[in-house]
Amino acid sequence: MAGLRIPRPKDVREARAVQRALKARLELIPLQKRPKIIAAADAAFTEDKVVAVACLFSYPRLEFLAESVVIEKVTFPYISGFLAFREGPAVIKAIRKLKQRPDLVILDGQGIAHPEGMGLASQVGILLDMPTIGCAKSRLVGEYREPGRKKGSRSVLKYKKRAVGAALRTREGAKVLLVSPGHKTTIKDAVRIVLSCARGFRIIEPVRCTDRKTKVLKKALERAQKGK
DNA sequence: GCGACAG
DNA sequence: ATCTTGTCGC
Repeated sequence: MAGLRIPRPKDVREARAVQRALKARLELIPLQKRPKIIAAADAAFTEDKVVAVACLFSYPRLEFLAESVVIEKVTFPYISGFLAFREGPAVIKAIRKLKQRPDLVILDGQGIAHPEGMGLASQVGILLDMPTIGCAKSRLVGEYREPGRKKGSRSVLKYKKRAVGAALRTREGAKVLLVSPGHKTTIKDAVRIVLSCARGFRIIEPVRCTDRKTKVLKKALERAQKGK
């Protein structure tokens, strides 16, 4: 109940079949317990490798607690709608490697706001059987009306007449963030959690911190290979 | 055929 | 995501 095998489709056709099969396991239910420990996971890329980092934070204080790193060869190209097959594997391994299992994981990408309702956050959540939330910097699918300029303003993100997430202002005057439930969470959970993680920047603290680490490691890796 | 298109 | 210098605004 904490680990399905990581799918490794060889092409888009197989990947789409995986997305459709995983949909049967998707659960959009309210977060069961109030999170005490949350995690954020992200990845950076070099010519042929992916550097994934997962970080643990106390919640709601957001004190950094621990991190885990996974570096491996990339096995899938970036194709819009199939991001989970490019960075998902390494990100999942990094989360599994954490010394403690978080109550919730935030990912840099979409949850159900996806053509097949199976974005990065949803896929990672199902494969790990953990509550997840998608926190993307731009839209993949759906329509929304621009929210007010103030922090906390939001509007519903609709796709095919269905509410799949929200366009949320995490900083006054800044571009919105597109949040959507991944697995075992709801749109309300996603908005509440993401907004509570906003600390003066558009990108929420857990994701910002993890993204920085990912880039530092990537540069170190490139320097190491070059001087070799 | 044209435009859209997470990271 | 990655490449890549300076520059506009608070």
